Amino acid sequence: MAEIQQLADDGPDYVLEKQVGHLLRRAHQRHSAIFQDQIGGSQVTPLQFAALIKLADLGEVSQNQLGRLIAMDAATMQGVIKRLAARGLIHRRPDPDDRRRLILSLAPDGRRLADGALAAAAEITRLTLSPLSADEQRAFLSLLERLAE
Amino acid sequence: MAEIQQLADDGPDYVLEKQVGHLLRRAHQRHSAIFQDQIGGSQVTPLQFAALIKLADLGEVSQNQLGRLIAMDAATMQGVIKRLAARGLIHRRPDPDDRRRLILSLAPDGRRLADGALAAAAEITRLTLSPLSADEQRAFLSLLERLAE
DNA sequence: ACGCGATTATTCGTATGCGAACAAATTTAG
DNA sequence: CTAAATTTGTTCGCATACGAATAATCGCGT
Repeated sequence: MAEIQQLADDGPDYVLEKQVGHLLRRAHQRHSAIFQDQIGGSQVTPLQFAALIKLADLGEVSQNQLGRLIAMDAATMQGVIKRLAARGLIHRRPDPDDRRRLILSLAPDGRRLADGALAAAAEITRLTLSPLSADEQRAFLSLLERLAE
Repeated sequence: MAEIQQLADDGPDYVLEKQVGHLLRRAHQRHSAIFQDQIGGSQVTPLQFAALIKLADLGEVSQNQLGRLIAMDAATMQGVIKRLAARGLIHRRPDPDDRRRLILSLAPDGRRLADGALAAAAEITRLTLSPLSADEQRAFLSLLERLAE
């Protein structure tokens, strides 16, 4: 009896809203929106921010090296670096020891921007994780880290 | 002496690799790569797949309605739908009751493609979550769901 | 020394992703 | 009932993303 009802109107067994891929995309979407809200004014995107922060930490690296460190495709890197250099936030100079490489470094404006954005970073993380309790946040980050290759 | 070393070379207190945003991006990146590996041959992207599956479930919806259901911007929707329609995977017809709306529905080729992709979906999910145990997978999905708005 | 494979950066093409501005149509408020 | 607000779809501009192809260079083995 109940079985017949269920067979007749079961709905799809594949529920998009429960799929990891969809949820990862939405969570990332939500984080980007929060980032935009908090940092948007200073005109820097999440990827550009990552590049600036990493550069501030390392001092000098080649373009591809930096790309690997922030998990960015060489082709994508091209565009990101070009835009940052066009705005005078980073410097590019050829590596004398390896003429294939471009050595990147932070320009003063880039350092200022990175410092400013860094101040907002804690709040961005806080807001992103705010639906979870402190314990849940730790658990989530630990699991997520293992899914991020 | 070791202490002096540590004080002198402390590293940044902001570690990019531990940030939710970065981890979400990398996890999503990894999932996309797995999707590409498993479904790539049938020429459909994660977003296109989501649109097809939702359409298969609902039968007919307007473009913006479908967009809201799969968390896709109206502007982005435009491009996705245009490409699906150009390949003959979906049909578009004006809504007689509301002349602003475009009613979308699955074409036979679209249904075939959706069915094929659906078969691979379980494996994609399995591979994406494979670094975690069954218990961890359940916990992760439950937490992730709450971070996806 | 030389030659061949790997690495680096670039370019092209395609596909999201979204803010902003718009025109047409619909709904709602006064 | 009409003017204002909202909704729908479109277009533009900018910014990821990444596979594939290419040219220049490097490094390693023989």
